[in-house]
Amino acid sequence: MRCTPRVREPLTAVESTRLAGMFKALSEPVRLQLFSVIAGHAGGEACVCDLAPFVDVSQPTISHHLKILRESGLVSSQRRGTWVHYRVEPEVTGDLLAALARTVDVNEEVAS
Amino acid sequence: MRCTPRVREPLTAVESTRLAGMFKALSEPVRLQLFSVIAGHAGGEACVCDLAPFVDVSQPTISHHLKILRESGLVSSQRRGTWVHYRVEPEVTGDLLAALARTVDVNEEVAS
DNA sequence: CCGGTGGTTCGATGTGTGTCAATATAGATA
DNA sequence: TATCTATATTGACACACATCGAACCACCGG
Repeated sequence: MRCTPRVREPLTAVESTRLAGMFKALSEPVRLQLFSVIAGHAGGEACVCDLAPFVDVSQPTISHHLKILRESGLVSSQRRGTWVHYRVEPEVTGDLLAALARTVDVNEEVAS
Repeated sequence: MRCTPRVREPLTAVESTRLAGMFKALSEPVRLQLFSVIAGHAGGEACVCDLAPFVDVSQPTISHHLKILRESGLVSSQRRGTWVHYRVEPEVTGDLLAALARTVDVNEEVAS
């Protein structure tokens, strides 16, 4: 009962699960904003005290969201003396970007 | 108490909310897979009967996920006779891709 | 070994979400 | 109208999640 021809293999269940995990990390406004603040700092790196002014939630909540970003692999953290620095992981974010582009870019062919 | 210089303006709360809504639509493995199946069909379009074989959930659950994808703006639907066709929205998906690339690509400068 | 500051973890609470069975709607066909 | 197929909606349930205050841990300066 197939209505339209398939042009490209869809994501497998395993791939979908992995990518969806990253999208989920970015699916919360506070978290996405924290991520963009980190990415917007020199070297893609910022300490927690730099993040707090940008979001309107309590400090434990910030820490909670940072943990989720960390567990998604999109950022990593490192303690340097008193402060903890968070840094975007270029390889992982690049993977996500590439996968999304690959999934979507069939439309470019159509648009041409 | 700023530790690192800021290089680019982060997303505003409003932008974050809008983008996070789209990431949320893609943050569920079944939903992401449905999206990739739609995008992988000719013209970025597929009918529901084409999607069902790819995911292992009940028909109401598929319908539920398609509704969420539709409400996110990433896809639209159109009834043609007996079947309902879902189609990716190139402008919206392009926006999402561009926003993610813009947020992340500070790392390219670092990598160079 | 203090006291203070930066961050994290814990516990509790209200809200959101994925899933299915049952039911409903919309179009085709007879 | 009656019926069949394709999809959507509803209702219920279990589980996940965002949030906060309180308690806790790690480092630093006396």
